[in-house]
Amino acid sequence: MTQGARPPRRATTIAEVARAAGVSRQTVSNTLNAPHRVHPDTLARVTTAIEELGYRPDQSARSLRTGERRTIGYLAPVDDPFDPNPLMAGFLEALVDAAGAEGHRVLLVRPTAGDEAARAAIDELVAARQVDGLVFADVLHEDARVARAARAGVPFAAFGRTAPGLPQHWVDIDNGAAMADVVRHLAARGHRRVGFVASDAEPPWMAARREGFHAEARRLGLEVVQSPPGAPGAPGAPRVAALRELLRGPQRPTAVAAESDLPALDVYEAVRAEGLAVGRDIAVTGFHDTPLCRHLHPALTSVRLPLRAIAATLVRLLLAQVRGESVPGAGQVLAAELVVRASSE
Amino acid sequence: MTQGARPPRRATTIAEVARAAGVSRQTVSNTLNAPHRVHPDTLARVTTAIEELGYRPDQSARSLRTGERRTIGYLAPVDDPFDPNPLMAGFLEALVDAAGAEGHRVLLVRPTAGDEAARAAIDELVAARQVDGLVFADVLHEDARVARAARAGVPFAAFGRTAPGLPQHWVDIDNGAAMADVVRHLAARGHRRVGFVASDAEPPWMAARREGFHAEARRLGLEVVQSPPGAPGAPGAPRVAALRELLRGPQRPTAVAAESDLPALDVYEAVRAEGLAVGRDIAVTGFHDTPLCRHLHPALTSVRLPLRAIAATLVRLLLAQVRGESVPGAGQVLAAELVVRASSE
DNA sequence: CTGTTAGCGCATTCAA
DNA sequence: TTGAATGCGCTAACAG
Repeated sequence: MTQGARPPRRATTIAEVARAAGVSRQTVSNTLNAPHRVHPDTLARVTTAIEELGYRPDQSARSLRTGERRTIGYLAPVDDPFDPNPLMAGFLEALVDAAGAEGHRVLLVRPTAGDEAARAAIDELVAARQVDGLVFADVLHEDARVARAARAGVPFAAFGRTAPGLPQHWVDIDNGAAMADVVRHLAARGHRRVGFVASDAEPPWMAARREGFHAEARRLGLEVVQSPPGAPGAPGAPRVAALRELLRGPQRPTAVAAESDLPALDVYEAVRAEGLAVGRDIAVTGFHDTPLCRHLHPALTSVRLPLRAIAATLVRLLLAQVRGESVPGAGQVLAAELVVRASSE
Repeated sequence: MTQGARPPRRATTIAEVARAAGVSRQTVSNTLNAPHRVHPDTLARVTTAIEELGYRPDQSARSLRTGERRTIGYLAPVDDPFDPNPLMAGFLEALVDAAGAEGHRVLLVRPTAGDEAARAAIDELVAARQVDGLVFADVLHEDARVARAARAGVPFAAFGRTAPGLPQHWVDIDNGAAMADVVRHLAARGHRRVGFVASDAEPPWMAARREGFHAEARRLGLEVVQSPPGAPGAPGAPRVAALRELLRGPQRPTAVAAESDLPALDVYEAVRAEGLAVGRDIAVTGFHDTPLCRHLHPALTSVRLPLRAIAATLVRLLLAQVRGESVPGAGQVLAAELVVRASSE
C-alpha cells in the first residue's frame, strides 16, 4: 500500500479576507497590526472574516517586509554524548516557553564540535537572516560564539558569563552563593567536618562552587576535609576508592557536597561500601536537581536552578536589543534554590 | 553603563553580488540553484563574488517565492516535569542533526498541556506557513496531534505508532524484541527465575515490553516470578518494599528487568537492603541507556535506542511527503541494542 | 478611518 | 548561456 502526499490546500491570503469582509487588504493588515486605527464596526467584520477563513499572515512574507523574523536562534552546546549537560533539556523547554510568551519561536541549531563550526553556524543564521537574535548556553569566559556574534553585530544573550571587553549580555546563577547555602544547611544540621567532591576539570562555575563552599565553611568555622590523592579525581571506581579512604580515615567528614548530581552517586557508593548509611551517618548533597534526585534512595538534596527565570531574562535581554532599546551593560546573577531531601536531613 | 544595540549591518543582497561579478541577478541565482546552467568561467567569477561578500540568500524571500520553508516543526511532548521522558534530549539532538543533513532547520514548539493546545499549535504553524512538515514524538495509539495534522493535510512523521485509519507515517522501536533480547541475555547467564518491574500505567510500549519479556521467558522455559501485591506498583518506597518481600520469599528471582532506567534504582535499593549485591547475587537491567547507567555502581545493563537512525528515518519519511513522493504506507520498526554492563554480567 | 501605491529579496517565467 | 520582467504575501508610506 502506498499513500501519495495529500497536497496541502492553499492557505488563505490577506486578499481573500479583504474580499470576504468587503474592505481593502490594508484594513485587514491594520486589523491585525494596528487595531486602534480601525473603526470598531469594520474591526468586528474583518475579525469575523479572519476567523471564518482561518487566516494567519504568512510569516515569510511578513518577515520579508518588516525585517523581523520573530524567531530566536538557539545554538545548542556540543555536549559530550557520554556526559550531557544535565539541565539542558529543562533549559530548552523554559527557553521555548519564554520566547513563546513574547511571540517568538525558537530555531534549534547544532553545530558540530569546534569553534569553527560554531562560527560558521552563526554566520549562516545571520547571513540568511533566519533569526532576530541568538541565545547561547553553557557559555564560558572565553567563548568563540559570543565573540563571533558580537563581531557580526547580532543581538545575543548568553547563559554564562562572557569575558570583559565583550558585551555583557548574560545571565548566570550565583554558584558561590548556592554552595554557601549548602554549607549553611549542613552547618545548621550540626555538621562540623565537611567534604567537597568535584571533577578535575575546572571551568569557572566549578571554581565558583568550590570557592563558595570553602569561604562559607571558613566563615562558619567548619573544617573542610582535604581530599586524599586521587580524589575527587576521576569519576567512577577511582573516585569511590578515594572517598572510601577518606571515610575510613581519622578525619572522616559527616557531610559531603558534590558539584553535580551524578558524582553524588559515587559518594553514595563509597558510603554504603563502608557500611554507613547516606542521610543517617553521612549527609550528601548534589547540584542541578535532576529527576534522578527524587528517585535515589535516600532522595538527594540538591540545588535547583531557576531555569524559567533564566530563560525569561535571556529573552528579555535579547528582545530589548532587537528592538533597539538600550540594554543594561552588566550581566545578571540569579539565585538558585536549595531543595532539601532525605540525604541530608 | 549602557550599551545601545549595534545596528546589524545590512546584509548582502543578490543584486550586490550581481554587480560585483558583472552579471545579472538571475545568473547569481542560477549559480546557486542550477550551477549546470552557468558557464564555468562565469560560475567561478560569481562564486568568488559570493564568498567575498559573504552572500547567503535571504531565507524569507526564498521561502516566499518557492513555498519551501526548509524548516521542520517539532512539537515537544508535554512531559510531566517530575518525570520527563529520559530520551527526549538525545532524540532532539539526533533530529536536529538529521534535519541539518537534509538542509533543514528545526523549529521547536511547546504547546501547553492538553489536546486543544496541541491542535492550536499545529494550526498556527500550518496557517502561518512556518514549516514544511511536523515531527511528533511520544506518539501513542490515539493521538490528537496526528489526527489534526492528517486532517490539515500537513506532512508529518511520528516517533511512535499511530492508530489504524490514519496515515502510517511512523517509526518505532521493537519494544518486544528488545525485552526478548534482555531475557535471552539473562538466560545465557544462567538465570532461570526472573522478574519484571514496570509502572502501573500501561501505555502500549509498556505492554509490548511486558509481553516481549513474558513470551521469550516462556519460550526459553524460564520461570517468571509474579510480583506480590503492591509491586511493581508505585515507584519509590512502596515499590522497594514490595521488591524486598519478593526477594525474601521462596520464589526469589535471580534477575530483575526494569522497564526503564530510573525504576532500576528501586531494584538496586531493594537488593542492597536485603544484604544482596547487584550483579553478583541479582542481575538487574534497565531500558533507554541514559547516562545514569554508566554512573551507577555497578553500571547498569540497559537497552540503547537507535536515536540517530530513528531521527534519520523520520526526516526521510517527512521530506518524501514534502517533495510529493509516494511514501510507503506502513510504519517502520527499528531494533534496539542491548548494552551489557556489570549489573548483569 | 480607509484605500492606493510601492517594494522587501528572490526564483521563475519568457525573450534575446 | 544570459538578461528583463513578473509576482510570491505582506506592510509602510502616503493620499483621499
